[in-house]
Amino acid sequence: MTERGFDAVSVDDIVAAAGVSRRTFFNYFADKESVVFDPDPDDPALWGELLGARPGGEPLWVSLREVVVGYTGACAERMILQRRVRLASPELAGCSREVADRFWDAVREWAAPRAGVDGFELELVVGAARMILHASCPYWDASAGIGGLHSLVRTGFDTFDWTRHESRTSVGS
Amino acid sequence: MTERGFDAVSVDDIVAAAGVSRRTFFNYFADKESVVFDPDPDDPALWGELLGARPGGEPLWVSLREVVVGYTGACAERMILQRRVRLASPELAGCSREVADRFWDAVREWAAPRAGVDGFELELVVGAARMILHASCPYWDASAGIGGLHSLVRTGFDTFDWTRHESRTSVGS
DNA sequence: GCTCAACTTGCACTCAGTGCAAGTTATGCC
DNA sequence: GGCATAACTTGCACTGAGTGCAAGTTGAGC
Repeated sequence: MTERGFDAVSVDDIVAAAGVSRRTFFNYFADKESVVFDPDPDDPALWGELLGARPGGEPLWVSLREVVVGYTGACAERMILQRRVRLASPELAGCSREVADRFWDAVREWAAPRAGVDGFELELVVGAARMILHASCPYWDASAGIGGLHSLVRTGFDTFDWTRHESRTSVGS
Repeated sequence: MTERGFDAVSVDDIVAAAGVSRRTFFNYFADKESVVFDPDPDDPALWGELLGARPGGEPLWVSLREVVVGYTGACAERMILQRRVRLASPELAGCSREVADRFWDAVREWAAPRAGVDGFELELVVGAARMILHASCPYWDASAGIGGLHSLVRTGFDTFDWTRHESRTSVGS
């Protein structure tokens, strides 16, 4: 797929290479996209770990930054593969959205009771974090390793610096 | 589609209702999604107008806010239709992404020479504006008109208030 | 009435994806 | 070993999206 493009590789090609039947393929993957973009089954556990590791008093914005860094660090290999496929087939741009949605749902769920922000404001903060990761990806030179992505993400978080808002919106202390 | 869901309406249904052949349908629409999500052919002109109307010295963040408000105001009818289809068929969540991409490309292109920010920072600011609109939509009660969306968008822009950054990054004055 | 271009259509085809029923394999129990 | 059962695999037939091609239709201009 990285060589020929996503469309030029049919499901028949895949099952022939894998030595299984067409039907078996669809027992395991909902569609062709899933081969590349399906989540690791123990992703949710990883997210839980990352979120659970944040210390109690940490500002939300810092937690979000560290969770994004940790997330990309742990999924680096898959991200690079997906990046290669997407580079060859730009029409797949929106493809891992669903997985990402689930990740950010988990983040929102975790953040809501901690941050004391209402629905829409929470949507905005978490949305900003997501946007920073999203904006960083095209500027990341993947061949130089995941560190480059991390520093872009940190720059992004510094640029918006939600922490200032937190002091006026947090309810805890 | 808003009643039965997107998948339950086949292209055959559409062409039967429209009184044209299947083949003719595909001469005008690249795929079934296009029926609902294709851009208006004179959208780019509208964008150009909105962007061109911004006064010279206006802070970028304010311009972006007003452009988003103007954009949603002009496309209210289509947005409401798309919202209804999406509500019935959530799997289409990422569907108008391509059109939106073109809009935000235009915004970036317009903003770059004005704002004096580099690629990544521009990506972040414009990405933030886009995220604010995106975050506002699910909280918008469409039945109450477009005004509700506008006030959510304004709240979003106030929440991040990029203007403060502008003073330290702008090159013009 | 003729010509040419634009548009429409039917047909045959490829590929994705699904439901069903039958076949195969593995497991555990007597 | 023999057997019941569940899990997995497969083939088959089908629907629906989307495309290439070649033929037919329409309409405007001369």
